[in-house]
Amino acid sequence: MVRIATFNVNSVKARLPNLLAWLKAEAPDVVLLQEIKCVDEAFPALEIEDLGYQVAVHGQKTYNGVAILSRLPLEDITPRLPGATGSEDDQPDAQARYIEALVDGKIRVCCLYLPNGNPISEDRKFGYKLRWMDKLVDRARILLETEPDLPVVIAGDYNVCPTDDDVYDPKGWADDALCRPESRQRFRALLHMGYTDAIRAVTKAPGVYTFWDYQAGAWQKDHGLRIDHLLLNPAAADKLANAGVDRKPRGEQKASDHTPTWVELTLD
DNA sequence: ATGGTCGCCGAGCGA
Repeated sequence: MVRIATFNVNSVKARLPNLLAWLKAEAPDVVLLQEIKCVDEAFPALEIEDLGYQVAVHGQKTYNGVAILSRLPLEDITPRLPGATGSEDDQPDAQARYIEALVDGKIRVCCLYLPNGNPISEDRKFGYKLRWMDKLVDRARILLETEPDLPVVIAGDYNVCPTDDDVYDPKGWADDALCRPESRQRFRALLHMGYTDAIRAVTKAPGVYTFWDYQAGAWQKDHGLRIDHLLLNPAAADKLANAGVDRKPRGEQKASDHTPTWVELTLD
């Protein structure tokens, strides 16, 4: 059994005590982190390695930044979205939002932090998000075509609520970039080409959330959104044993505004 | 309630 979790930590330095406590308590085999908000050199690798994890980081100053933690060997590490360009600031790979790696030679994991996209009136925000999603769809298709028998997990903070069941107030959020049809259409493109939304494969219940804003008592009122997702290619979906959201970290002191989401695959 | 709350870093942006 291999357990893979995704967790937007909203600064790995500010969240280090919470992250270390959660790693000790849950000991997932692989953890995909988003919004580490630091350069590679500032990533607290020693503390995490002490818990038995190997670390692959794609950092950036102040904003964004992603990382993969693994108790199993990592190889084939690619700290960018393959196929995307990044020389200009408006190009999909200009920001540190993607890293992928092969775990123990048997699972490819892709860790992403998709652009938020608000406000939808600004092309440098919403247009950037949609172009970034187009590049992700391209990459997802290439992975299906080139290694269909290798389990692949594409997970992270998608900044997309796939349906109104994933939003506490669908009418209030209808014109937000997280809920717009253009964002949802691109998310569905991933499902239509053969990827499985792991949470939706184990429950059809509405109101499963992974993010609660810091403002206005959103956590206390359960005013949440489901925007952190684990998508499985058919080879991985065949091995799906369970999936869920771990709400406990969101209730701790100094919590991130996101909480971990996980999947278990029956692989040796 | 024309704000609210965090984290970046030391003003205002991003979420």
